[in-house]
Amino acid sequence: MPELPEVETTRNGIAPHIEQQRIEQVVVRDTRLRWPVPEDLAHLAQGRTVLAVTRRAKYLLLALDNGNLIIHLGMSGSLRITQTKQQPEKHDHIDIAFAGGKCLRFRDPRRFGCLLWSQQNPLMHPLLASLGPEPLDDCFSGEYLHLRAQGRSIPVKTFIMDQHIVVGVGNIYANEALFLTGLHPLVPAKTISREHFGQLIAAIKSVLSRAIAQGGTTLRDFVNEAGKPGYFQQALNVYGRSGQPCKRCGTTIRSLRMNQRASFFCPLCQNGG
DNA sequence: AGTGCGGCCTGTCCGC
DNA sequence: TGCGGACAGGCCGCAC
Repeated sequence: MPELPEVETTRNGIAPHIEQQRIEQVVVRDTRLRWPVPEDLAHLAQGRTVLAVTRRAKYLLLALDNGNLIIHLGMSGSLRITQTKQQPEKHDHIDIAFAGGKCLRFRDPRRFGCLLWSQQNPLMHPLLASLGPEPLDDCFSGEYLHLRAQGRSIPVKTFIMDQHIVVGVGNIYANEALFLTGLHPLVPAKTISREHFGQLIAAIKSVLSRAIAQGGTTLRDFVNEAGKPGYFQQALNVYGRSGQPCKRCGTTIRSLRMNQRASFFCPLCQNGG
């Protein structure tokens, strides 16, 4: 399930293959993603050149010389660099074929992802315009989180997964960051001190950076541009480890459900706020 | 305005 | 061996 490290891994992988390359053909086999793929996508993109591949939150942004593609990988999406002549497989919904035979191939079995066109600055697109700061930016600080948490009674885990507060922190890394900080996931956001938020910020930056360095986390779906999995799952302390001993103190890791999502924590290491 | 939840999807796993 | 149901969850959009 692609979170920020997996999207960044994908960006790092595809950029050198497609930047400054000319799009020869676009093939859309299934338009039924989270939002319909634009009907005129081929007309818009064919013959154009990819100028740059950037990332904002979990969105990949392909700047063409006449507009922008906005891509979200959803839950099960992946982008791979293949040869155009290579036979597409089930769930390979979109091909962007380049001069020279390389192809950017979008696969998404569950179709929670999207591919949209933005004529103007994609950062102004309604989906992106009101997003919170990037977690690895310097402006994302304990002071900022503390300010935003004033009057918020929601659990801290829900708080840091809110894309309007900070982007890119999904379920896996929220669980891991809270473990590293010693915060129970249900602690109300407004009760956490600025100092404790400072530690939480450091944990978020640390876990995201290390996950990027490891090529992301692969639980079932995620593969990089070459079809290879990430390795950070080996470093997970709590996610998916319900019933297993805490790597720090040996206490049995427990889980609970909040907002229809699994939360994992060590009852001893994460004893409150 | 803040909060919580339904819905979108398919593959995998589990119990019968 | 087949089948139904639970589960996985990012995130919009809606209801309260």
